[in-house]
Amino acid sequence: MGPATETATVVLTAALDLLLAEGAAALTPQRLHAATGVSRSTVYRHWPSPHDVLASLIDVAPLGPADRNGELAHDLHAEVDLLCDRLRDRPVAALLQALTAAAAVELRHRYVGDLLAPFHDVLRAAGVTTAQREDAVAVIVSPLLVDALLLDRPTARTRAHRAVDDVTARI
Amino acid sequence: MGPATETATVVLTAALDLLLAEGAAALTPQRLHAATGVSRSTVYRHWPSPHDVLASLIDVAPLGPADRNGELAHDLHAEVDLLCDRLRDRPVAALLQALTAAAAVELRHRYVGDLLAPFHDVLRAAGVTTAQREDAVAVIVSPLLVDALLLDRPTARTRAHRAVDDVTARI
DNA sequence: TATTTAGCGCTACATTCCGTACCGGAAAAT
DNA sequence: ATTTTCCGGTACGGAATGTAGCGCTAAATA
Repeated sequence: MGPATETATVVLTAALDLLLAEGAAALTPQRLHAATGVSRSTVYRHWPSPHDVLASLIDVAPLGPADRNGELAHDLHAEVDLLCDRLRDRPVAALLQALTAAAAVELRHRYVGDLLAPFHDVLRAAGVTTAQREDAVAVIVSPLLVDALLLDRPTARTRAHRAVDDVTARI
Repeated sequence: MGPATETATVVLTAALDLLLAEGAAALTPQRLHAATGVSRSTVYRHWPSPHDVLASLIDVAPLGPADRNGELAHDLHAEVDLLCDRLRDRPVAALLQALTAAAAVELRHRYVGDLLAPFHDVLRAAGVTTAQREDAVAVIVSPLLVDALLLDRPTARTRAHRAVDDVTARI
């Protein structure tokens, strides 16, 4: 699903720069053309709508799971660390912010789902019930997302680790 | 700080409709003119940049505190209920989503701060230390915000109330 | 009552971007 | 050798932008 040709990668890296510097509104064919020298026609051919650019940006950096060893507490801590690293990396936070536009509902749900999936996996593998899983993921992950998206401050890593301890102690 | 004249209220109510229906990108002078009949020049006079429209929308519906009685648990529960009601009300959720564009950092911080302020007030009045306050607010409020703006699902009211119980028991 | 001021509508203008279509060349695959 | 794929260039009508200027009306002021 990655970029098939060379020009696609050129445009997408420029798109990421634009996204970081000026937000999703800057991801326009004209701007991408001006930033890369790639012809405007070509930009349209690859991404007929600005929506498609965001979709491609998501595909470029897929989200794999962390290193796990099967123990619930360890695996949750590992996932927390990985998520914090990703959110500290501006691209992931910027993508989340960009997807928080009313227009991009489907993409947003997909991306957020991918971010949360590892936590659900770990908890499910530990035999935690669905309801408890929802609560646990909400308590652990939500503050991290709010920090990154709304408050633009470094994610509260230690707080999230405390939340993991609380959750595992309760189960 | 509200609208000084009649036409301002007309435009702002139309702006809110547009925001709900199509997102912040629809808050353009042309659209506001087409939706209200108010002259395009007038729209520019009132709000030279789209940014200013969002700022006015925030001012129109200020956020007051809930009914409190001085008891920590009661007041927190009251604030949770009020916040859930506001997030269920589409305008507040839509405004939050709109402000989560990279361009509107200052406005976003102000608005989120206003949303969180009542919780901080209640906890501070109860003599909770700053560090504990941050944790408490994060645990209680973050899941509500994530539900409203990333997952587009009704806010998990009962979960938030459980979080309040946990927090108050711990203090 | 006369006069200033504030607010709004209308028109015009240059500029920019949009989305689409079409053509031609170069390079790679067949 | 020939087809296919990918890209750049140009052109086009349409729409929105941001700015400027003019005139009207109603309200505040003298």
